[in-house]
Amino acid sequence: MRSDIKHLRREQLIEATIDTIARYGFRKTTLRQVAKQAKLSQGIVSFYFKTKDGLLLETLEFLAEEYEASWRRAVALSGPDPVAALDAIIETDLGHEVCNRRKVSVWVAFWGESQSQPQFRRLCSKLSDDYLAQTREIISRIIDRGGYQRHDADAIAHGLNAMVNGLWLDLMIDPKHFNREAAKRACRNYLASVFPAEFAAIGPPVAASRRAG
Amino acid sequence: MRSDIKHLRREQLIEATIDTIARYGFRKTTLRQVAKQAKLSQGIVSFYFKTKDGLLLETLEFLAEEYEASWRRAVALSGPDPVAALDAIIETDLGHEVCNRRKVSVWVAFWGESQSQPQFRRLCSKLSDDYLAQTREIISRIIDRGGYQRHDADAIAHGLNAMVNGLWLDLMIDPKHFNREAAKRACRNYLASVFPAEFAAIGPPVAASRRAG
DNA sequence: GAAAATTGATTGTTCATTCAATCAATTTTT
DNA sequence: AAAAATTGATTGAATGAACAATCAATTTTC
Repeated sequence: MRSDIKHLRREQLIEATIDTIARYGFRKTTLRQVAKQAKLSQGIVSFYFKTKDGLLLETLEFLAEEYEASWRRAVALSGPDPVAALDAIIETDLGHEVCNRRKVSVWVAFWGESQSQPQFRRLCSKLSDDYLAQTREIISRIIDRGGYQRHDADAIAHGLNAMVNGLWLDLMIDPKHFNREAAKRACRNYLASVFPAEFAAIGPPVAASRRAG
Repeated sequence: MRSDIKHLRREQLIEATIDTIARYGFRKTTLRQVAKQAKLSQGIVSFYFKTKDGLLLETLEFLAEEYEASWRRAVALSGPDPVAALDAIIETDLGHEVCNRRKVSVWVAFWGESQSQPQFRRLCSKLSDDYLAQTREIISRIIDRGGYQRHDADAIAHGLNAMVNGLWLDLMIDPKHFNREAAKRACRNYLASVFPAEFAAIGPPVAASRRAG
């Protein structure tokens, strides 16, 4: 069907862009290389995306939507318990679907360029805001329920976000030593410092987080 | 003095490179732009650094040495107490000298390219290893002294490193909402979860970490 | 005035983008 | 349903701009 092919090609080229950035980096991501990765001719990238910047922006949008959908799904499936919801977010953020070298290396590349490209920056910023709003809401419910009235939901959400992003970077910089389960424990450990009653029992303490290799 | 000028020009061009990457991003960092930033002619960059890749690598080396020197100095000045040493590292990592948009945006740009550039990767990896070795050593002393025999110094060091890097990213993605003191508290809070006796008293608990604005 | 430092025009290369030509798929005509 | 006409997808060569790198000419330093 010809009507489907437009959408098909666009996704094919976006996937090829992700592969190219992940493998060769932003500096060596040319339209020629993207087309080669997609096994199509060089002219077709401009045909579907008009400009290179258009392709890059749509690639970032694709990644952002995919990421947002994945943790929103996790929260929805985790049920009404806010502790379970927060745990589901950690499980997703550090799961193999989201937290893998291919995806993370593209995220870091876009972060690096977001300082100078306002469109990138706005998208990253919005995604971060949405994530913080969601985790803040969940954390607020834990605060209300557990009687932690003096806690600052926003600060805790920020801390969790920083930890997750930092662990993603670990995967980039030192992939050999990265351990997914240890990373999840690090997040839960952080939350245990804030909500000892709610999170202490979920995982083993940091004392037991020696990397399994 | 003629012998000094070589060193002077190289540093001038490296600083111009940092400024250019920070302001325009990696993609738009050309030798012409770097020369313009340094208020020198375009030919001089190749004269002093032979190739563009050479300039970029030396820029990364410069940043790495500067960063390493700054936290080694902080540790040296903090005295024999391991808790004070760890606190000094946090203070340095999130201080205005290290944790500012100009420097951090360049770090993120290099991280993004390190996936594809083995030379970048090796340097970032080595820096991370050195940092971890140092913090692990300090943390081990806290473990020995505090009787936390079941704690894993390596895992704790990894967690602290992730938190710091994640907070740096926060500064990049959402500079308006970034608060230096709240960031430091987030780190101390993490350490308080691991060493309650040693770190609980240093700063206010997360409950009091509402951003000052 | 010799040596060193610096310039900026020039080189060949690579890039994003354009576009005329081709091809395959679909629709219309008979 | 076969043939003709039309549409839309795809190609790859062509274009001009931008690039890293080179180097002969010029200026500065001692």
